[in-house]
Amino acid sequence: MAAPKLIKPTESELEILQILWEKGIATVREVHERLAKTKDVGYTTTLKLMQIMHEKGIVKRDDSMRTHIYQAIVTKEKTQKHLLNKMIDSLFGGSSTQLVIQALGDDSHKTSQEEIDKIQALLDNLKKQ
Amino acid sequence: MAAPKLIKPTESELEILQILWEKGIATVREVHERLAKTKDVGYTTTLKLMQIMHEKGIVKRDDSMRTHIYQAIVTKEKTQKHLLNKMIDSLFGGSSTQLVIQALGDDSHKTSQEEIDKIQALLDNLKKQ
DNA sequence: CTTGTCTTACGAAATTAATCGTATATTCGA
DNA sequence: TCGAATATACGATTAATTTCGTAAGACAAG
Repeated sequence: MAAPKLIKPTESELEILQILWEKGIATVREVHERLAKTKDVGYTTTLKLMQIMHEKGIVKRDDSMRTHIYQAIVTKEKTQKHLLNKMIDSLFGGSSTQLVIQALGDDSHKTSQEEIDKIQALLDNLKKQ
Repeated sequence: MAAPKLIKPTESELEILQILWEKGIATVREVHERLAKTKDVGYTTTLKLMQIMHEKGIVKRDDSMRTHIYQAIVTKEKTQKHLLNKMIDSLFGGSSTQLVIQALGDDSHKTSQEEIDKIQALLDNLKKQ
């Protein structure tokens, strides 16, 4: 049952959430097929994880049919924000700017021209306050 | 001994690394005193963790004296970059821009005027390439 | 109906992380 | 010198996470 207050998905749970966020709804089988592409894991492992996530209130499910249908309860945005904040506090001394600088200066995820424009627009907006 | 290849500090190890990064070098006692300010934990727990970090090659130590002196091997920047990349890939679909937007738009870590300027300067620089 | 396949449920093993008690050694001050 | 305080080492326990084997029920094809 569900008290989705504190969002602290484990690493494996996060992998499953990814898939659920993308698909919207999915069966265990579908999630597992996807996971199995990049990971060597058994079906019942995926099943168990999703059952645990259900107990924790991270996902909900429609079990009116034999094959249950799962859906994320926590939103991608909330989870991103939550984990980002944790990282800012624990690794960047509370300074989101430091994090931004690291992220922008990173070679392995290069930033395109239009993305830069997008961020600049956002900054201009922040400035106007 | 030490192969500091894959940096994946646990949560507790990260707390200790914070302190080591700040202090440069420190004894177990010093690290523990600091930890104990915000956390209820026993001395030997801190000791054990730092010993494990030593085995893993995350920290080095001078044990020529009775009281060993510890120092981080992995740098703060490398660790930040590594964990940031992991987060970008696992949570932001590989888009550092998405992460930046989330970080800047976050209320709990507000961005000051001069910080905005700093980021804008950085962006201008990126643009020139 | 019977058999093979797919489903969930359940429990427990395996793994990793975190905690601390106790033993032993060293140091320092009374 | 002797005892208290402090240090490391080590092992054991607990807790959280991940893994999977097995059972039992549903379903579909023959």
